[in-house]
Amino acid sequence: MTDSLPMRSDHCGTLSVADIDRRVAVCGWVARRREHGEHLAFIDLRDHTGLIQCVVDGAHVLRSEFVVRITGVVRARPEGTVNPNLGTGAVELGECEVEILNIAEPPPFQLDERVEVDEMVRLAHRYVDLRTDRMQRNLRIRSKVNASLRRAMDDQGFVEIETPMLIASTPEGARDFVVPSRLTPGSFYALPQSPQLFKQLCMVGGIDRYYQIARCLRDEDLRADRQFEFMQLDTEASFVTQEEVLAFISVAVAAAVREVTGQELPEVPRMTWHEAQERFGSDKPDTRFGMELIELTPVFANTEFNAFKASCVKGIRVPGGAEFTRSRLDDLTERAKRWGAKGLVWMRVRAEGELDSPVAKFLSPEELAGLVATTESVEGDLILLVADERHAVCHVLGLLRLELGRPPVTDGGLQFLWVVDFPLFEALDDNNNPIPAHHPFTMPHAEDVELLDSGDPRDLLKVRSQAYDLVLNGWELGSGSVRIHRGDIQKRMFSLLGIEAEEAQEKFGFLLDAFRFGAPPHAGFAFGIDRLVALLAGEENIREVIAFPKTQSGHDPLTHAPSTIDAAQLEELGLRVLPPKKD
RNA sequence: GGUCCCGUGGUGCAGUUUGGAGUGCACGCCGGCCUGUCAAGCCGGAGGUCGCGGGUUCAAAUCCCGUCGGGACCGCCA
Repeated sequence: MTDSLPMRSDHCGTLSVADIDRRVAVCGWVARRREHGEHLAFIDLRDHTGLIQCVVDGAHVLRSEFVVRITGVVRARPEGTVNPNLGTGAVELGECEVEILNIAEPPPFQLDERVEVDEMVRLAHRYVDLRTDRMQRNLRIRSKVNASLRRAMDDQGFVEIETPMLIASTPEGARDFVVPSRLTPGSFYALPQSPQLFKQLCMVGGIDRYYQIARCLRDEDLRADRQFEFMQLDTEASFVTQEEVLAFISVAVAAAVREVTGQELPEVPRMTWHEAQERFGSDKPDTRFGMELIELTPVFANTEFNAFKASCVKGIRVPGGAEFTRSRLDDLTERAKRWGAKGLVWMRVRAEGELDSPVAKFLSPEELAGLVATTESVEGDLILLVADERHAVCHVLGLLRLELGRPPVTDGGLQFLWVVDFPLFEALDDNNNPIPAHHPFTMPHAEDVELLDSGDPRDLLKVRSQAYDLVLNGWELGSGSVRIHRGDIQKRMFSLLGIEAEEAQEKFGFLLDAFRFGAPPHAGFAFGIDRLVALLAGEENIREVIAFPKTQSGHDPLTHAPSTIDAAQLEELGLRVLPPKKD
């Protein structure tokens, strides 16, 4: 550095005609070089802002991904050489002096976006992968989302509080990650699945409005939308109702959407859990497309067809699906069976409402006509029908609907949805004890409280809770509830769940104790930031918006975690490792 | 725990159905030529345990069995 400029005076992607005649210093990586003999070469220099073409006198010593500092004068490109595909395409850097700050081996894969490189290769060299436009863009979107969420919560009077990462394990919910205690051998901390209990303690502590961008950990199988560790905007507020929670979360989400897209989020529509199940066969409906579940039970109420003598018959209409080949239909039938259906009935709609189906001959003319009328089918459609218990029918058709109709992640815009009035219990176990749909601190709906004492276990399944989910394009972004803040209701709940007082005290004693010392009414919500960012970035997979994610089997190809630890570490922790299982 | 898909020079693919010499394409890499390119161009070159192991066969990238790795989904994720 022999010139008077700083190491870097400008960023590559920001130079424009406004900078013409300025002498600048830019730093970055060699993205591409184009040599034209001994005395002319073009270097595309890249930093996080973009590319700038540098005209240099011979580039034979420069290679891809070398780290260089180039000083030069910004000038307009000669006529006819402007590149409209490049942000800085109207200018270039001339009279260049090149300083090699570091050499680099050829990258293990190509950094341009023309080919989709195998994700293992990318993850094994994530530090190179992060240089791509895609990862730069995604991580910067993520940073903006975090900042806008913080601002939105601060502006609404929320206090950011950090809760511990090393906590007591509770047996409920997901599988815990555990950490052995050195000072208390044989004892373990758990890493938090969420700050749930601590944020409720904050409410007892008079914090009034709490939030945290919190890391949560769950040792469950990974998916496109699930990693072991993930980030949530976690919130809780005192002296509020469900309405106020939906409102302040909507403000935060709208702030993130505005920050990334520049668009104002319209008011988020609502749907009851029951309606979501009936119309979409899911508690997280993807409302970007139709193909809704159609109620057909009345059409087949008096049917002679054995397969339709069920408590529920529903169908979906697949526009244009009459073209499906027999093998495609067989494949769908197989899938439906794997998802729990007894079978799948398909009908191709021909001209004038005639139905082409192996089972058409078992149905009466009235039933066939009713089917066409109710589904509003037209020639060329395919009707898929499932008959079974209501829950199974909705579940299978909901999955079929997604399989056949779900648009690509970048299509259909951002369709947010509040799903409200979740049931308090999702089913009864073998002892007729209800299984909670949410956690056991969820407040039942005020109008349904009397059902808790009816004595009929089936009535329990009708009890709605003050629990609500936020859904975006068919992904569950997050969920929340109004909590039980009174000891007497909480005891009643534990008793319904078949949890003895002693057991409750052992598992949640500190929370129950706290509730004896003046717990305010409170409610909260938490939603997954990885999922929100992925959908805002147009990514199918949250790994694309996480700097250093893990593979589906929980491995990190970069650091090779998880790894063994040496005998001395085990000894110190009082641990012994069993030999691997040989099935 | 289960179902399905994928694995071929550094990268992305084709080749596998119907077995016949590691065959092909594009990018990248190395060398040469080239004074306005921008996915530069032209010429030349190097680079392979066809994931791994076993089987069938005169012969296996190709067929069979097993296994490892990756991915999508069901279960699971209060």
